Amino acid sequence: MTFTLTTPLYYVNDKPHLGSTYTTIACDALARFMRLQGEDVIFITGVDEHGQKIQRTAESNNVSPQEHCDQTSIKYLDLWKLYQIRYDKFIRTTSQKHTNLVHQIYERVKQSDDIYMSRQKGWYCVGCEEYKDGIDTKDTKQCPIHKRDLEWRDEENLFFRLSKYQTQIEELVNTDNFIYPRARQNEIINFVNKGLKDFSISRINLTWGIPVPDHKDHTFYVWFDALLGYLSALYNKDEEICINSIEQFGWPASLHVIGKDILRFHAIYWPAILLSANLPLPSKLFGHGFLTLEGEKMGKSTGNTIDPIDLFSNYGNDAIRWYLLKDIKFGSDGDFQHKRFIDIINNDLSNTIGNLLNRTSSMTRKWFNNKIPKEITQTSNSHPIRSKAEDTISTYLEAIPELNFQLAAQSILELATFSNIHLNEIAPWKLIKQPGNEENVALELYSVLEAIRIVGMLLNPLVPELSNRILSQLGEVNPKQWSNYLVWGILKPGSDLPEPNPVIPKIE
RNA sequence: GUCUCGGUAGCUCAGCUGGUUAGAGCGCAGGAUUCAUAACCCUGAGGUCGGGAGUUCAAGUCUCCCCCGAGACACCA
Repeated sequence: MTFTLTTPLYYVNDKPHLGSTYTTIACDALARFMRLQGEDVIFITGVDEHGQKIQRTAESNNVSPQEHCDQTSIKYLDLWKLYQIRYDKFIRTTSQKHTNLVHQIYERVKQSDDIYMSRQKGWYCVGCEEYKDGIDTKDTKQCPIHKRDLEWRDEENLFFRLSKYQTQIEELVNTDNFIYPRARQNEIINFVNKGLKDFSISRINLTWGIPVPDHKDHTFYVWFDALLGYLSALYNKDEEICINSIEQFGWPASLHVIGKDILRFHAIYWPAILLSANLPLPSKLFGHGFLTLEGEKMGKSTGNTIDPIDLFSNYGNDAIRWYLLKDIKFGSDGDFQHKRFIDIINNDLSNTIGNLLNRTSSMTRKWFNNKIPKEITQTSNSHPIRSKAEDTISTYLEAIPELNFQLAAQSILELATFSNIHLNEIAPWKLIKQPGNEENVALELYSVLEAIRIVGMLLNPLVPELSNRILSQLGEVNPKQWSNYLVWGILKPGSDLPEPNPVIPKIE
């Protein structure tokens, strides 16, 4: 059983922004977690490269659409490298295997008798690139957004028989545990209850797209192209493309993580297409929120943007990942604030966690000959830090599969704070001055070091580099899997404890 | 216009089926301490829980009305 999860396929109209980075980091954290839990993970990301907007952007940059896509896709790949995103599959919708797959799905859907030719008529806004509803009754035929005159269009399109799947989709969207967060499920249910209408899956006059095999002047429209990338991503080579084998390659997806704006297409169109093609459905959708910057909507027009590359060069991977995952509830909208960012990193990572490691390691080295002290087993079994650590682990293990990164992060932090408080309370630096306390101090320091080891391990999916640095300062390495390591008492008494260095520097 | 979700300390938010003096983190002020990354720890100030009316012995928590914000209402990658 594989755990297949996807990010959206990002539209390469422009270079990647913080929003896509956020989504991808969250998926990466989940994927890393699942791998550590021993799951067979397929983490899919990629880019959506077709459509008029891209064609037009390419034209205005005086390059071919393909060149534009090549250039922009590389920016995504480079960015994911920077942020150490460990995806397993990266799909480009301009790839040959994707075209092959789209053609095969089209055949299947046609065989289900779900494709027909009809005419799309209506008032069309060139700015929005869409037909506007409810215009007929108005006197002025203008786009409410662009305030421009609408064009009457009457064009031939292929349609997909969505209406046929009304009952099945109704059932699906009412299923518990399919749409997350729950608040968004209602919106989808209401939408479906109003009755599903067939939708068009092809365009004419749009050359930058996948050609429809039996209609030379048609190309596939976005929802019969981009969504199918989740399938084509699974194959390694063009020759492998054969829908019958898709389940061997990891379909169905366990989870699609998407922005809240495209939830409907994933909750309705996508399952319907899969049903029509006789393929299993994904088990879960998660529509996350959007980021604002200093309280304002991000946008090129307002100049209120933040470049993930700049952010990276200023603060590094760990800081950004921690801030996004810990301070913003996944699923809700969030606000990126510089001051808060700096406060959070310094407090959580440098002071609470980093300093805990530093102070404990220093004490231990000083009084125990640069080695992990020995633990006195009978008393350590009931040590308060041990039970706190075990609580932390179980909270964490429940939180991450729910994509509650915030709770997971907080629970780690609580363990670190608990350990800090404990140190202050027992004050080993006083105890050690009185003779006869050595064994007691050894036990206390061992317990705190164990807590730090567990903190370091739990940090791994969220902030992998920091996690590695913490463990290596304990003389440990991150295991490939957690099963035998997420338990108390792994540190070996008598083994060397390296000299501590600040594991994460303070900002400013 | 209809519907959904929010409006709780300076900031970001927790507060389950109504029940003792409304919580956390950050920020701010003071204190204590020296093992440590001027870190850690303790204490404190600060809220008429958007506004109004109602139900109830009792409402941040239920009902109604109003104000503000975000979103959905089909082809918005």
